[in-house]
Amino acid sequence: MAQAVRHDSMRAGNLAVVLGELDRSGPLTRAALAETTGLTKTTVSKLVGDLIDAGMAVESGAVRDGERGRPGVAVRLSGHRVAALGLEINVDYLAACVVDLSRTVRLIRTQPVDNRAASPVDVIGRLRQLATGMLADAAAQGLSVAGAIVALPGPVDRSTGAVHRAPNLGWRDVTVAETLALPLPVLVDNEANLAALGELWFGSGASLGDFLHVSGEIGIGAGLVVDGALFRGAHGFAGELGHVVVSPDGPACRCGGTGCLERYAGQDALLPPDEEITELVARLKADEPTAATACERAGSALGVALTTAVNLLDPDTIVLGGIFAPLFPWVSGPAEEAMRKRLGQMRARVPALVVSQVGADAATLGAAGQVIQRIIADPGAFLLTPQG
Amino acid sequence: MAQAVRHDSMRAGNLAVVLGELDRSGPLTRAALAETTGLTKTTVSKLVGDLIDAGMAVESGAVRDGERGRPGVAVRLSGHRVAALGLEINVDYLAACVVDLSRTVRLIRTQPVDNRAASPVDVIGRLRQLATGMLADAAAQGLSVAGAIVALPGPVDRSTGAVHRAPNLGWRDVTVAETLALPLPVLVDNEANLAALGELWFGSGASLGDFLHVSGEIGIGAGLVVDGALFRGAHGFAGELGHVVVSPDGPACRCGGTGCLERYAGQDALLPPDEEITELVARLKADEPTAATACERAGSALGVALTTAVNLLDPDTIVLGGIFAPLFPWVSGPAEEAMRKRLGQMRARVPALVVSQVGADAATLGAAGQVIQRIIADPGAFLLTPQG
DNA sequence: CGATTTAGTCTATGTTGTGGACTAAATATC
DNA sequence: GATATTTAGTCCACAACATAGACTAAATCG
Repeated sequence: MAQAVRHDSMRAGNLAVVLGELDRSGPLTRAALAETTGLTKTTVSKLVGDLIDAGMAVESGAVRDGERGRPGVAVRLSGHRVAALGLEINVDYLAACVVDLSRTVRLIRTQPVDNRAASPVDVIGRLRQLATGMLADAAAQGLSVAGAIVALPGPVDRSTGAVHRAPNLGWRDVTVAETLALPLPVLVDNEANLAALGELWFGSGASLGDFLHVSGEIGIGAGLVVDGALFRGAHGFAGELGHVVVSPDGPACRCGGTGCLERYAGQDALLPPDEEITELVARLKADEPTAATACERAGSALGVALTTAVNLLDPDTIVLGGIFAPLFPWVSGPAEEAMRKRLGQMRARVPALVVSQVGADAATLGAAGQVIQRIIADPGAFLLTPQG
Repeated sequence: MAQAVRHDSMRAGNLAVVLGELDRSGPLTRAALAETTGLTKTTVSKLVGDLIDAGMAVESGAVRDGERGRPGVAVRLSGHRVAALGLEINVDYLAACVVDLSRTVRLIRTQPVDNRAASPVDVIGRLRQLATGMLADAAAQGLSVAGAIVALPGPVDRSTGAVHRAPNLGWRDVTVAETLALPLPVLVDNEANLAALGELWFGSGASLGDFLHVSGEIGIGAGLVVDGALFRGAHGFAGELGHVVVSPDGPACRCGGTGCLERYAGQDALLPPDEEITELVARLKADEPTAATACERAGSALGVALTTAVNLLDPDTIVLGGIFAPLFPWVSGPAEEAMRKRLGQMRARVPALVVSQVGADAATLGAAGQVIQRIIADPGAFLLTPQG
């Protein structure tokens, strides 16, 4: 629902419009900003002045675009002061990154740990250590970190910062945000969702328009980005691609159903126990026939599930990430064929399958990027942030 | 993307907030409006005054809620001046309705015609006649009709008002809005989408929260309502439930795929050629076994498709409309069982299946309701509407 | 019947954006 | 090379809107 506009929120809103425009359309002169936003030059000048004072924008040289008239001064988003912390807890590693306002990755660190063997409190304590170190390093670079988001492998309650159930970690009802107790605002979100946003901001996302990001891990999740924002459904559980029914009479799945995509294309279906993805890729490169048929089976099951996803979600492009990124050359063909056969007649264009550009850090980067997104969407709230 | 707020759009925005609040939360005093919107009493009084002058709101008696203090004057949305026209072109009928700002149905008329036998121009001409009559009757009631939306059975281009392909009508690239040439703004939209909105505003929708509305006809479409708005996907083709893959090796479908839901639960799969729905219902009520097994088969296929839809779209409730409404007692059991079996372990709550409250007029009413929605979302644009 | 409480209006005020005049700095034209 | 033209950006008087608090109105409570 729309909020009432008051005098101060009008100003905050316009700051956000200007900053958002700078974010989307790169360096712009004040005059160009005035034209695209519909505000007057006077107003834009005042707003830009405030953003520069807040360290969120800088002037960066004159613009001489060949036309006549006084050249404008380019203004662009600046990352020199404001930054965000992205964190991730996963089955076998912890990760953290610091990203500045211009979405430049300033710091990124991954720490392999077996989190299944440790208690939630120990894992979160270790993450606190990692985060605290990052915050100190960020402060040394003159960055003020405005907030953090933690990526978790399971459905989360974003309002309380708790994860209700993370089967792969063996966690139940862990209040992650509270336990982490960092000296800045901390939110949590689902890993698959954040990976989609990571692709949006740090991969090929910007050029993709609306896309569905498939993150294949032990489970298979998906995140739909429409209009630069995540589609979450009514309870935030949308995009559970792994349990889309591929064949109603297929093998039983741990979810209680039968014939779910996960049973055909999840990590456990593709890899023999204790084999790593890299080993499978090696076998595929060596043209080993059993590996190839396994991928083909997974690919065509994925194609069936994606056909259904396209019918229901209508994405423009489909990005394959997680384990499907290294397997892309072997999986995408059968998947694309299934989709073309089933969708070709109904749609003018079958969504293209592309490979993720981000890799394992997608969720961590997406977490930091989401904080940045919130700052850009409401810079007024951060204008007075103490300079860390 | 957020728009810049200027002085006039601030006012327009606040008018919309007040009117929207009146729409959602029934009659309210100015004081209550001030509290919920966060605006001051002064501002609310001025805005309410403008709305009353525009004929969009009225005072309706004192509110004496037992507490002490001066009683407030209830203000509520008024339908006495502003209204909208909903139109529908379907395979075997035309329909039109006039709905006023308070979403009261003022006029509704259905005209059975075989539109497959006629040319698009003839069909649209006939619709123009129907619409013109409705507009005259509305004017006689003192209503000013602000705009119209036409519901069409196929994917539409909402920006041009054209329908690209309506297979059930045999239409290709018909510029409906332009050809209709009514003396007011005309938009077009997809029938399944509008039916979902019809359920939202004229059925049980208001109490449902987020829901997926399934409209079973010859094809099977679905519309997802999240947060009071339709989810449309990247190109506006989201919700094609009919071509969700139920069984990858199933019978061939006219879409080119195999095992689509439509082949198990579409009208052609449920009814012998030339049988009407009412006849099938009669046979079901007479406990005819072949009819019962047909519905059971359709129901469990629907359950599989809905399981997938729940995994991807995460609705709160599922509303069965179209032919599934009269068949609800025979279809919902098997569908619900399939969903419970497949979703029960993963989700705290399996979405409830409920029957549509609107019936055949859902899309027509949804079309008019959508116009009303646009007026409420931006009353400023309609304040100067000539009083028809 | 007076005190209290709540609704709504009125008036002076403050914040914000506006519009046009103005200065600055480039290219185009002669 | 001087002048006209064009565009960028700032300045200033002004207008639009919401605000805060005083004020009036109309009820209940004691």
